[in-house]
Amino acid sequence: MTTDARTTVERYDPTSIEARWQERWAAGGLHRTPDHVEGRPNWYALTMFPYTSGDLHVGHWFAMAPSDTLVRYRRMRGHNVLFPMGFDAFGLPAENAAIKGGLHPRDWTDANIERMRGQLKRMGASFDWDREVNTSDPSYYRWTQWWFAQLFKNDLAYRGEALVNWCPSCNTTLANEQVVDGTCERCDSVVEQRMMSQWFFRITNFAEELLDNEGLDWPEHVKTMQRNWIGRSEGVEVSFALEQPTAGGVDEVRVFTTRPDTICGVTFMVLAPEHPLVGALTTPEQREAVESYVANARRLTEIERQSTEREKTGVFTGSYCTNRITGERVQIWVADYALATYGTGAVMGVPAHDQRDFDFSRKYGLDVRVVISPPDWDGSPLTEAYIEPGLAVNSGQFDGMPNDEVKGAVAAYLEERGWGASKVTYRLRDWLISRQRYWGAPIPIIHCEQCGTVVVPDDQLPVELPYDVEFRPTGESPLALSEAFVHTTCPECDGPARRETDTMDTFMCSSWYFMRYPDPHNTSMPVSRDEAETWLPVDQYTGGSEHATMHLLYARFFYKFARDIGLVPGDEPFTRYFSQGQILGPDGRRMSKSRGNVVAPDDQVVRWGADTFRAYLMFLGPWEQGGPYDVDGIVGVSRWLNRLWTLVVDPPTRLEDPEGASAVELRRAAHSTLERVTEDLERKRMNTMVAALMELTNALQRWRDAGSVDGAAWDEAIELLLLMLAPSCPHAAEELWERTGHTYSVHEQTWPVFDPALAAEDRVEIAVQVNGKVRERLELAADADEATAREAANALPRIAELVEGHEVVRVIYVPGRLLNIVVR
RNA sequence: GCCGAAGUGGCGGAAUCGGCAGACGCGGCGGUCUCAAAAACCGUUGAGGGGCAACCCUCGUGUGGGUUCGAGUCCCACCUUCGGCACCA
Repeated sequence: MTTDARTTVERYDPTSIEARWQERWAAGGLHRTPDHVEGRPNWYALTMFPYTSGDLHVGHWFAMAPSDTLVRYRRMRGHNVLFPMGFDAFGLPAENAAIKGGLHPRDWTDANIERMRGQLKRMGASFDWDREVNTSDPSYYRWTQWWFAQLFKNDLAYRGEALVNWCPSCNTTLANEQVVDGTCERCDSVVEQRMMSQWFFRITNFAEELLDNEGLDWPEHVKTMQRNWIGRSEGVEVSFALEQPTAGGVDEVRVFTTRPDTICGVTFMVLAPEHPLVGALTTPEQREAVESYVANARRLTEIERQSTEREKTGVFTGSYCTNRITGERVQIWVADYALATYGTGAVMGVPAHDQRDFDFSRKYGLDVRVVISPPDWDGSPLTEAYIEPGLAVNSGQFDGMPNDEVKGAVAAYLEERGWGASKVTYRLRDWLISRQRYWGAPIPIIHCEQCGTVVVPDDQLPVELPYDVEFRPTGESPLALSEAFVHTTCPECDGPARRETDTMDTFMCSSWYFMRYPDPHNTSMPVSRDEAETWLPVDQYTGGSEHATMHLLYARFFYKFARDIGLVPGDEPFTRYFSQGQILGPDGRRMSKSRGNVVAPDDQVVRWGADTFRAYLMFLGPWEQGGPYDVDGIVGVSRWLNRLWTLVVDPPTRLEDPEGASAVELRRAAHSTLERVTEDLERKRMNTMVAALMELTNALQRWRDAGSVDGAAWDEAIELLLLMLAPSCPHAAEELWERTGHTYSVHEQTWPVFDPALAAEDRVEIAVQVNGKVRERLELAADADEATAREAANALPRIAELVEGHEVVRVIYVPGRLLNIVVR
């Protein structure tokens, strides 16, 4: 051992190494991405941009460090990789900071971006900063407004009514997040639901196409979540005649049902509390009860209302309608388990064949009429709803038919008479994009008394956010208080007009940002067709699983629309998608300041270095799962890089090996590691990739300490190790690459190819089992056949003893794995 | 509640196809070096039991069943935790 000598060897000092290389890479423009490089196919790798909350947290690094590693690997595999970064900069927290801390959202956001950009640079990620986007910059949101205008011109934007959370004391709308247990987080007042006129996008026009995600190389569970979110249902929309037409002349109630086969079993009708007919159908005697019920329902969230555990409640309106098929009179109730946002906002109550309806009928003493017969049913009352298939009964002309056939027959019957029609309904709702807030992109609409609703012409974009605004809560967007902003002239008639004062949902900004990176400085289009063809669609998108439905559906919707207006190629924005897990605090819970379990990434970088921190985040566990961040575990990665460093700067004393065994073993170790690491990178298994590098380091260290190794094999192994290290620990790899006499830069090298012949083991150990229990181990040639294995096993005394006196019924041989002798 | 995912040593995790459970690391224990400590390095470490010992036996992948020569892996039922549920992003 040469421990003493080694203590004098230069120690690994990540801080100085990392700063030096980051400077050199930036100065040389190593990460600038040209549109085309001869012989290198383009690859667009994108990781979700951060919201400008103030500080980069460990979760951001958990997304970006592995992404950067894969990008560097892909470059070494010969691709010209676009790997951009930007900032999702509009949103509620900036406005909250303004109200609470007196900082203007613009200043708060800009300062945060400045800090976060610095933090991102310190992690050594190879972003092309020349393409940075900032969604709150007029040069960006000008195009967000352009998208709105395009959607408007294509009849995909419309105005409609929707409920918002309303705090009567603050006199303002509230985000769901600001409502805590039904009260305002600021003043504790009870939050109301208020109907407001808002802008929507017709994303439901694209429901069918969004549903078709079969061909995407995405995780199956994400595709499943999206399909379930869209929630396609086939059924029938059917009208029930009102006994008394309303004062407004409405004479029917429409319901959507997926079970038209049970229509003869309808014993009541349920309207959602927000259903437009509730007021008109409520009789004077019932008015008080209904109004108080509706007021109460507005305090509940949809999640609470949809709970099947909760006791069903409702109130009779006093009105009746007629089931046209049976001619029967049916009570109309209001109940909060009917949702205004799904179907028609009204449902038919069939207690015999729907559990919710069954529970409801029990509570309020409503009839239960069986119309699908359970097997061997004797006509006795049901104890729960029967939802399985069966034959129709009590259904007049449909009696005796299997219920599946009744569905079609009822639909046809209704259609013939004009009482209803087959219909496909989606759970997906149109996208509400209006926000009564300041810090967002203004909706580019002008309201003119003469011309009505007029979209701002492209050449007048952007509609800029005024800096000088008050945040007095008035119930309108703070923009409404800015006279200079509101008063304008109509682009069509030049008459006086008012600007729309709502801003857009920040999801809009993030629905198209990936189309901007290919052409970030274009002033005449969000992206030119040429640049779109060059880079789109994104080859690999990576982001948190919390975005699996909303953001990814919105982005897909935007892309399909972009295709329809001829902006981009293909049908889908993200060819591949990777859903990374969430990093938790050391206590296994979500990191939050109030829990005091936040780990500051900057502290980790200062203490251990960016390479160590990057590698540790990958080593922690599977990338797609995330998990707790254990502050103590990082020392293992630090020790590893230290040992690796020492291995290179203090190589074996004798680079010769007369017997030659070390050459074979070293090459086998290096090439089998290369095989594993390559495979792991291809499959994004970052944790086992790091483990494989550790194992190779440990093996090399054993050889080094043995004192004498084959020089050529050693050099080859070190070279391979550094090339494999380059994607995950770019600074250390670059430094050691230089120190081993190679030319700049390790990141411009070609990924090595492993030699299967060198990697292969020639002898393997297999398990010898008797009746499935391992009793012995056996070393065999890797290509040994079953007869050889059986013979060798029988020669083992323990095996012979266990088999002795028993009949061998079966022998299973799995080459390279095991031999199982089954005896009786 | 609904949709999706995950449960493996003291801890994070590994185990392409159903084939030796616990790779790699943290922590612990023992040791080297040191006046001492830290750092570094070496050895050891699933639980229980047996043996002077080399070793051997039993149990063990959230719970309960099942399929199979063989189950962490497949099937059925359940429990717990996490993500999302449309104005946090």
